[in-house]
Amino acid sequence: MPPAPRRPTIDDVAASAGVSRGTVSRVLNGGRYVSAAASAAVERAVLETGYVVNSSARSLATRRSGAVALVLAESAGRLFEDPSFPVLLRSCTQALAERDLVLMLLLAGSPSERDRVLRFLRGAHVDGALLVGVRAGDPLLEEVGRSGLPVVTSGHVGEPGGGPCSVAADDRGGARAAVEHLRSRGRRRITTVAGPQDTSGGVERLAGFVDVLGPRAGAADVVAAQDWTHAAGERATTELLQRVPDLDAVVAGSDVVASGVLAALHRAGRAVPDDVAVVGFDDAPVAVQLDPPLTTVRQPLAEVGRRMVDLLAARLAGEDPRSLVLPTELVVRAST
Amino acid sequence: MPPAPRRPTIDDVAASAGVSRGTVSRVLNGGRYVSAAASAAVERAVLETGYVVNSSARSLATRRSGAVALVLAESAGRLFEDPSFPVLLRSCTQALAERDLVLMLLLAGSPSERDRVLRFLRGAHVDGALLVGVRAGDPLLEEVGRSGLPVVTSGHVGEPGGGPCSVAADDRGGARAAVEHLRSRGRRRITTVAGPQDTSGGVERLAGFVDVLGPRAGAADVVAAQDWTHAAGERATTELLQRVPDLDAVVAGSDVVASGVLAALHRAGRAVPDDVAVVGFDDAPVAVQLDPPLTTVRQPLAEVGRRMVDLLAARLAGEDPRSLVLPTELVVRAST
DNA sequence: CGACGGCCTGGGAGCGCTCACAGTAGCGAG
DNA sequence: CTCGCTACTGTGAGCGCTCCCAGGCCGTCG
Repeated sequence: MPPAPRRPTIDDVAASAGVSRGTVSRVLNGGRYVSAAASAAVERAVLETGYVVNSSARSLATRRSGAVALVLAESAGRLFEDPSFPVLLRSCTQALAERDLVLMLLLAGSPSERDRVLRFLRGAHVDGALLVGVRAGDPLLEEVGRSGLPVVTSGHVGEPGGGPCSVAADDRGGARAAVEHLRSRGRRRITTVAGPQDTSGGVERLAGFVDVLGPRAGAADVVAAQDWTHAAGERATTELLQRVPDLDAVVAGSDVVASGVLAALHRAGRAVPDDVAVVGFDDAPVAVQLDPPLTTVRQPLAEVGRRMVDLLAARLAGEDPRSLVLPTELVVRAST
Repeated sequence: MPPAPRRPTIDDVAASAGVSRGTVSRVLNGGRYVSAAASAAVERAVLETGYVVNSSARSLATRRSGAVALVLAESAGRLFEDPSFPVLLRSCTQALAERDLVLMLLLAGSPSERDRVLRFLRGAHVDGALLVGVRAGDPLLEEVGRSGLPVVTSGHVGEPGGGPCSVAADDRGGARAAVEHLRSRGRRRITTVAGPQDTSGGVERLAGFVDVLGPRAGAADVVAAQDWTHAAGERATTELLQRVPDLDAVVAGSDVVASGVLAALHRAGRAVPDDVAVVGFDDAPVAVQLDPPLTTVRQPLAEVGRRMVDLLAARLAGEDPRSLVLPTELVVRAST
């Protein structure tokens, strides 16, 4: 192997361009106070030498890394099975790329992972953090906050006004819309297979359900799925059917849960939507593929990601933006 | 705001522990040649000052970043819709974390994204790269290679032996097993809705199909889906049914495609498996949720991710490991 | 004609760390 | 008693960049 051709440094470029290090740096960083001649010479030298700035050196000098952490607080399994997650991940990554930031993915499910993440965040690896899957009151929230890093979370955390900066979809309002839609369709015995109650989405959507039907609904008509999965939805529905044999509508905690609801209803010989109407949540790809295609509450997931990045960028710029709640939208299909 | 309490540096720790910078550094890095007393004093001082090493400074000095890029070469949409992707992403992230490496996610779908990625890889941000979704002959492959960075790819790229280090599942063998299974079940008119032919998986799986049925199969019995989606599978199946009305088996390019195949067959009034047997590919979560539950070829996706990291770690350690092909496994369910 | 201010440039001083090297102490062997 | 060896410690010299300041050059104004 040849003796590892040393990567060109800024001094090599300076020498090749016949200017000083300082001038090269100025050109590289949007150069104010640089003559056209010097600028051109540097551009040429950069091309000629194949120079690329060394990010570590730059970070050390500027105390900026150009990277942002995406911290996944929920247990890894749960988040990675959720069809929403890829959408969020993608929109965050793209929005960051547009700002010339890069995304570092960190898992913070287990306690040991959380320790690692915390240490990592304190190590000046990243300029800020995006938190996904934290629940209100999660100690991670405070611990990350104590690192002094700008943070933006997704979902509903803390009371409005206080707490960290966050972006959420209007889960509660969406659930209300779903129930009202079912009522307007003449449904009388409306039930719900809610999402897991240790997630902010699960709680908020159930709250919207109760908003419309009153707390009395909590008694028999509510079953919470253990997970955001098909299997959990199916299991919960079976239980629900035993408790409320005369139900004529089910609000599912998510589309994936709804797919389990449909399966259980099918097995129980109930026709959808003739005997039972079903509403999902998310408008995941699976919604249109189900039989019948699913009425659902669309979440603007891509926009959540984009806005999270917007807010984080604002915080990096020293501003103090307000948390956001984005509207959801009922999409009516054949299941209601 | 208080005057930003300067983060403690290694010198602060040294002063607090009453030793020199060098000794602190030695303790921090697994310290050979450090007395127990000094070691203890440093540990204490680290705790007391709340010191965390500054990664930029360390990277600058060591020329190691502790980060690895995960480059997504396929157009972002395609990859993010694929249920396999989260599994791969998760296993890579976890495996990297176990080695104290962190994952940076980079999108390289569009040409401009590719440029950004290449510049990034040359900028000493990362110690190595994992490439996902590249096709054989993709120029990105060579360009990344030219950056001099250790690289491991997923899927089949280049000829065995040559080319970059890669980890792939035995797509071709799996497809052969699927066809032979259908034959052993007495199916006579076996067709395929292959995956998109501009992906390595799509090509390999079709090749396995042809291996068993002979090149003659290429004529009428093969339709390639435009994408790895439900909709594309449905469309392709409709076309296939027109061309081969008497088909009695379909090998789908993936489970998601198979879900489209099932939908189209259902709509055409064909019973599964009585009239037509269907085999999927991947053993994605959706496979068991379909009606009927899908016979499929399981891909050891989590292991692919883990092995990719293993190989990359080996390359980082200066070794030159061989590419890997992991076995696939037929999972028989009710659709055949 | 000198003072002044706007452009532009060069170079020193860090950023916080690791690494190589020089140097000290302690101890057994010769 | 000296030598040499091992165990440990401190220090200087970077790693490659940005920031800041001093200074040169020019044109303009009093």
